[in-house]
Amino acid sequence: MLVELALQSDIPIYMQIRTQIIEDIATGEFKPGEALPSVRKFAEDLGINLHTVNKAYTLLKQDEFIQVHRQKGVVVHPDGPPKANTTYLTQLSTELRPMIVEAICRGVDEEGFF
Amino acid sequence: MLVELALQSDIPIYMQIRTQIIEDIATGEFKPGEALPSVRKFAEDLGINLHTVNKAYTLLKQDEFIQVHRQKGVVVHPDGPPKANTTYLTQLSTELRPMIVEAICRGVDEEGFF
Amino acid sequence: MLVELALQSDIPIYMQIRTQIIEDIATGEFKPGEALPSVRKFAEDLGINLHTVNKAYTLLKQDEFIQVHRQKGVVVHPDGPPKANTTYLTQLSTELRPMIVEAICRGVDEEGFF
Amino acid sequence: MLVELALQSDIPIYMQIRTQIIEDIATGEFKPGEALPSVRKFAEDLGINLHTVNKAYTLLKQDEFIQVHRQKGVVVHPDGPPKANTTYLTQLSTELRPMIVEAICRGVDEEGFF
DNA sequence: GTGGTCTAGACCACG
DNA sequence: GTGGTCTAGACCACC
Repeated sequence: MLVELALQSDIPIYMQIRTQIIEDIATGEFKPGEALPSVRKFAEDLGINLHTVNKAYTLLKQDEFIQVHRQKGVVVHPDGPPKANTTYLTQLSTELRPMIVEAICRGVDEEGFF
Repeated sequence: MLVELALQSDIPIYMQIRTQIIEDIATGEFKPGEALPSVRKFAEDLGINLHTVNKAYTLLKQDEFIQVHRQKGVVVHPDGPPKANTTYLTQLSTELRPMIVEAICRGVDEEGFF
Repeated sequence: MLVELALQSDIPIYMQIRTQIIEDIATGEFKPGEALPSVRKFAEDLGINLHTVNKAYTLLKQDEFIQVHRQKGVVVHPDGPPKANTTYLTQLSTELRPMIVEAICRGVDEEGFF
Repeated sequence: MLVELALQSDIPIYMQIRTQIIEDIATGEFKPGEALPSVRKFAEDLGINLHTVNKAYTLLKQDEFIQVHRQKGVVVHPDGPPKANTTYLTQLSTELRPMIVEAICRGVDEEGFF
């Protein structure tokens, strides 16, 4: 289980959790159908509040990265991660654009991005 | 002068201003040394609070995109936009990484980004 | 016997069972007087907890869709499904109303409902 | 302002709020662009917790019934209520079906629905 | 003053 | 024991 929090970051904790779980799914660390910790256990492990974990799980559930079984707990979505749709691509583009513009403006070349 | 605000956006207004001025500098809309509106006038034009413009200018000054002279007002930095340094690159990478990871995870191919 | 469960659904399993048995009665799949599986066997067939089936049967019995005989087991009510009474109609209306309102609000026309 | 809560209902309070605001929008009680009470004031008026109102607003925002301006507060979406899409219609159908089936089974005729 | 976030603690439905 | 919901109280960013 690989989730590390930067409590002092300005990025909300629930968003950090969401991001890292997506990353773990992307890298295959978490397989489709695999169980995730319960909100209570996860919160305890991370030393944070139950509701914060719950919020991250709720977001992941909305985007169909995970499934929440009310009694059995939380699992990585068995169908794998959701595919990009128009809404997502539009939003991604909107978020990415200012960062790309500033980077180009500051002279970051294409290799610098990766 | 090309700055359009989305008041209902989740992105803070001062950040939108900062972003769009950087974009105007990047596209050559604003040339090095060119004067920008005073805080007061800019705020009035946009119909927003003076402090909000001030905050955007402060950020741009910190990053050396602009210079603020007590008498002459605000000008685009005559040396052109600042070059990327390690701090900036680290931060950019930190912000970009989760977005890239999610995009790949959702099956966005490299052409999709641009 | 036609009952399929969506374990990951937000709808409680006992409610899914209740709903599908009512549907089977409505379509004539289950005839009045016909025997239903015992709680124990049904639970085993579905791979779920015995108490869950029991709860569904209890609800169906309360609404007089089925009869539970200590010896003979569970049968579809010989008089056929219960008629709507005021209590039921009131509750139905209460549940239906917000869904209808939202649907109309979103521009669903009458044909869209069926 | 017309929102009445049934605290003893099994329908979550935040859902009741969501439903009634949609109804007020549908009936024209709330016009597009009109301001809604702040989460704090609304919670106080209703005698409930701030977070419960916030949850209702979050849902309405997700479905684009309302817009949330971080500083200026909450307004009815100026473009009017969102149109039904495939996802919504599928979900509506799934929720409606068991209720319709039971109603027909109980002999409710078409006039009885309205 | 506004909404956003986090914490803490409680009760409930479900299985 | 699980997630869902509600309450209470706090701090922060924004304007």
